[in-house]
Amino acid sequence: MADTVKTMNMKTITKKEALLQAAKELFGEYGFAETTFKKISDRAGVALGLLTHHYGNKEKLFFAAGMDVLEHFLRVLCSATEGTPDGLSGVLSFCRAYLEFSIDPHTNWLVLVRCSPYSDMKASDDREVMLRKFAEVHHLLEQQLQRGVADGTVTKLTPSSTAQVIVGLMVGANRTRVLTPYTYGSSENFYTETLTFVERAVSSGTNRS
Amino acid sequence: MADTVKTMNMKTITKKEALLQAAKELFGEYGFAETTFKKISDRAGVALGLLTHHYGNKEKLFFAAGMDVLEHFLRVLCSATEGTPDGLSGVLSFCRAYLEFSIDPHTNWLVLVRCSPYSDMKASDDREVMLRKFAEVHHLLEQQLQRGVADGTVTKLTPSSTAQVIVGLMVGANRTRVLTPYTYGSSENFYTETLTFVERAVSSGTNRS
Amino acid sequence: MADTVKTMNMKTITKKEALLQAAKELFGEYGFAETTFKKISDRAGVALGLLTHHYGNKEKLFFAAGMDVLEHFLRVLCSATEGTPDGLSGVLSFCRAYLEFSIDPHTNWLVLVRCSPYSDMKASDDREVMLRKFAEVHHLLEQQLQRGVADGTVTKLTPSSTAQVIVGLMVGANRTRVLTPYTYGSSENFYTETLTFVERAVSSGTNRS
Amino acid sequence: MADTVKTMNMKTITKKEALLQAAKELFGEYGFAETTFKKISDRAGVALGLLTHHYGNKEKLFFAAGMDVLEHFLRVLCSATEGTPDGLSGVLSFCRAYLEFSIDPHTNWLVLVRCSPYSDMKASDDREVMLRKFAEVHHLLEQQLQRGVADGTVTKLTPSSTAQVIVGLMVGANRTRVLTPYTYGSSENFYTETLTFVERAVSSGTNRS
DNA sequence: TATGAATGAGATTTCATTCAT
DNA sequence: AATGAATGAAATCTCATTCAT
Repeated sequence: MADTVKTMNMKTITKKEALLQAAKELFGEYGFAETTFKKISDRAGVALGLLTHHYGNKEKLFFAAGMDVLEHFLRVLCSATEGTPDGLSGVLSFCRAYLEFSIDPHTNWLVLVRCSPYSDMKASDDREVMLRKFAEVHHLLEQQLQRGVADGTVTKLTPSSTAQVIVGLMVGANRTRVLTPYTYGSSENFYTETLTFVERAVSSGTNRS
Repeated sequence: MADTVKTMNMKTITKKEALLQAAKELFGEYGFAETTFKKISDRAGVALGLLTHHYGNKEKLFFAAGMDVLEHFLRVLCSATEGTPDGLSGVLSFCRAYLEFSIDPHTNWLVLVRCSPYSDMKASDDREVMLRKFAEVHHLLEQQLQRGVADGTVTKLTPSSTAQVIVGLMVGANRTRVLTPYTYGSSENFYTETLTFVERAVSSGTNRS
Repeated sequence: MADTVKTMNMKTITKKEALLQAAKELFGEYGFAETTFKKISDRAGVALGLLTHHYGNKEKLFFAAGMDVLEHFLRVLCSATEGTPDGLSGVLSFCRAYLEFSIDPHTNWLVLVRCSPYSDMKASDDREVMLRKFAEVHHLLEQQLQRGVADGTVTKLTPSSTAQVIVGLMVGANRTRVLTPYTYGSSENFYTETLTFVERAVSSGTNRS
Repeated sequence: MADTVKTMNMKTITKKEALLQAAKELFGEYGFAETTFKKISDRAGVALGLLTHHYGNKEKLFFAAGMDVLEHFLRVLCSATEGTPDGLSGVLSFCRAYLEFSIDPHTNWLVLVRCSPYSDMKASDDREVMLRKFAEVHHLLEQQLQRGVADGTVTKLTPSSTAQVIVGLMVGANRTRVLTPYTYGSSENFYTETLTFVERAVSSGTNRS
């Protein structure tokens, strides 16, 4: 049976899980190249060799770390859009959940920024898998836009390409927010502003009055 | 007198310039960590030792490459906004120039994506300098928004934070566009869509009718 | 009671035997250094830990694999020389059996080539044991030569050193045959040629006429 | 200009040459797997990194070491057969030179035994090149056999396949001689015996009387 | 007997940087 | 200014062996 280690919260996890956790933190903090086997195994409190034993090599661990966060992310976005009264609020709820997830330090969002197909991923098979998962994010938003167009809360627009623009906006907002030391005003405000911006851009104006 | 090398277009440039050119290409293609001195000097057709001789070390070369592209970028944005009839068209012209610059392969835009303060840059002094240059981009857009609010072509909004949102949108659109193999429709359409989106979000509606 | 595994021929063998079989194949194919515990246990379909459990360590397994083949080899050579009418045919029968054994893929001859004292074996005790077994091969041939000299079918020669030369020839023929991709003519011919060569070199000429 | 080191004989050679020399010695002594970068650079008195700098990687150095010895070997065989009075003495001179080369400690013959295509070489391109060089050895002997058949000093036989058998005999004799600690009689005698064996097998008997 | 997670020493390889020429 | 040999620290990855279950 596998040995276990304790996290800071006294939760008991296997060494394999401890490695993944450490990897998520470090890849997010330092990026792929600057994160070394030594740093990871040290932080996980685990022998160096376990890394390749459990994950094969550094790239695969990187991928596993990214996928773990991405899957969590998708689950959060799904439950955020479920149960919204109409398309427009579905869209806005999606955006709010996106931005909140990205600033929550416990989600290890940063590793996704580093490891996403937008970035340095090499292994094309894994890249493929990750792109498909990312496409689900896109699709989720597209559904809400379609719904909004149908129920009249969203202005007439092409759902698929608008979804792409909005996801682009989220990505950009994030990079601006997460990676920039300078903030022009608080992040609270910045995200509120971003949501307002999206609402102005897609709302049909029906429920403003 | 410095020796010179010939580029593919038969232009004569100094070896120092050849190194910078090769660096821009390679850092853009492979990122900082994957770009080696050997790759750079090989592509430039120049001795390895010249690299440290002219640029000191790898970080400084990375910075020089990024700054070179950023300065070019700023000049292009400036001339794009100059001479526009009103604030709204200034804003849209800015966005159009931004997106066009980013897809032109000759601009080596990618190195900026990699080297920007949004990304892996370490050396804090250089980071400082580059952030200030990036702030000029932001400021340029903010001016156009202010002008638009004043001349009535732009809806009432906070120019500084809206500028930030729009720049975020540009960044995100770019990442989506430049680094993703999948395109949901052509990039032509995607950029047009992005511009429409911005217009919808900031226009006062005055000249829609 | 030991668990068992099934080979491809549906034969039931113990896990210990499965390990030895896999070891013979892999050491023959890849040599000592390139054959890992993992490869062996994978091919045998058996847990990694059983290897040290049953065989102590890698060197000992290597030795066990070599000895297994060598003992089989000796039995085959013995029965090939038994019952031959005279010394010369004993010698030729020995050579024919040697060459046939070496090209039969089921004998795992290759592991002997790799593991023989002609090659990389370290552990001096085992080396000693194996050398003695190899000396029996030599001795077997020497006996046939002596017999041939006595019965007049073999020309006057020193049996011990001629035996050494002939064994050398077998070794060389094998290496040429087994490990070279290029064949100058078929292997059938090459071995026939080798046998003719031996006959020319040792025959007294009595039965040529 | 390249730095130099001094060998034990006070000869001045470049560090690149010193590496090759150390490699020839160590690969011959320990084989490929047991020879480490550290051992090589230590014996050469040179920094570890120079190995990959000059030779790319371990395999390529292995190949370079083997080729160096093989080329020397071919030159020696050529001059041994040149100027022989007839085919039979050409053949015997070839064999004598072969065996002498193989026991001269200064020729680093052993590395050829380890690195030859008879053995563990991986890289198929290099393998190809080396096989072609080995074929030249074969061809040299074949020419002498042909010449012998023509001038009547060699019995009627197929030169190409007999050449292969004789080369096989040389290879086998070598392995027996070089790698076995036990000698059944002195090596002097063994080689003389081997030559007598060859003579008996190919001579037409013309000059025996 | 059987399993496979765990360990860590050691191997190969990379590469920024130095420096003699 | 120009060259590329030289260095060695550090990174990734391998793997025989141990051991708790």
